[in-house]
Amino acid sequence: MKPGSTLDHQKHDAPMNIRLDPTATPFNLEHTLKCGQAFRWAKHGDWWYGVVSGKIIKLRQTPNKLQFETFPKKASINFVSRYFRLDDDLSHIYSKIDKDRHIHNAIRNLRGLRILRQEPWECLISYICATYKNIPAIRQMIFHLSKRFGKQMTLDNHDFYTFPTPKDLATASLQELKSCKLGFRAANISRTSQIIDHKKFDLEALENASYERAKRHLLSLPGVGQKVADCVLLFSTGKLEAFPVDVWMKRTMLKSYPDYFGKTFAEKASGITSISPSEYREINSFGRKYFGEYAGYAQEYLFACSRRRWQTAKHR
DNA sequence: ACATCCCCTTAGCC
DNA sequence: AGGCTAAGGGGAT
Repeated sequence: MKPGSTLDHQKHDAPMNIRLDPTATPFNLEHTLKCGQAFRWAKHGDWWYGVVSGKIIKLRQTPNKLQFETFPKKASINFVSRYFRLDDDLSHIYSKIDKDRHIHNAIRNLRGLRILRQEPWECLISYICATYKNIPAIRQMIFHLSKRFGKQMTLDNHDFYTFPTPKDLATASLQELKSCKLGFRAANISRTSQIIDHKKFDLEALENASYERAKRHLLSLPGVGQKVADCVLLFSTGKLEAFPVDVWMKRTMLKSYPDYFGKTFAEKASGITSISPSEYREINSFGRKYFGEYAGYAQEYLFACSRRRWQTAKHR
């Protein structure tokens, strides 16, 4: 086929398909994008829209395929497949983490939810923003940052913005950052961006480092503590054993697994609004030991399930 | 309407 | 070591 021919052009504009066999490749786009791991996806009509690697991705799922288009540049099936971790053997992962009725129930409700492979840089900044914020507010901050510092693109009458580069945020003034409603996080975003921009920290190297080494390294960045480090490791560098613990997870874990924690520790499961460093260590190491090498998947299913219960309870 | 609490926490202080 | 506290501002009640 000659480049530039009519057929070639049509092929370029046609949506691409990834075949999904529900038994061999369980996948649920809705669960994956709504569970709270990524903050920049929105549904317009039947389609989900997001920006990854400077491209708008538009996609929807039918019973046995994932249909997508990307703009302005065409992306490969491999690119989408990698982002959604379609190579993860979910059935195998389920068999490894399905240890009791709590996680069993979460898997039953959220079958097909996949951990994403987000870009480390965007994921890092997103979770520094996430410190002590609720999910709608996090989405707001990231939207403001992208609108202020990213490049605008338009598709189907919706505006999108690329995520700012390390240089964009490293050279922004504190005032400009604060105008994105970052609050006290602005200083951490600024310092961390400068470290990344000046090549004092190699985010790409995390992928090939062990969980422990990668985590220790991440903890050296301003605004990155235990929780943020575990989220970056799980959601962007493929460390599936990472087990982030936030207030939701603390409540969920103490409620579902009280026998594994000290009595006084477990008694005050409700009304929890904070986590001490020792509590983080205790819940995190329990989760990692109990669920094993795919503890991160267990975490995300329990997290999403408990949030979903709360969401539905709220509306009655 | 309006106050108050909460939020996928971190870092600095003691 | 580990407990206490402050830190935007929007969402939820």
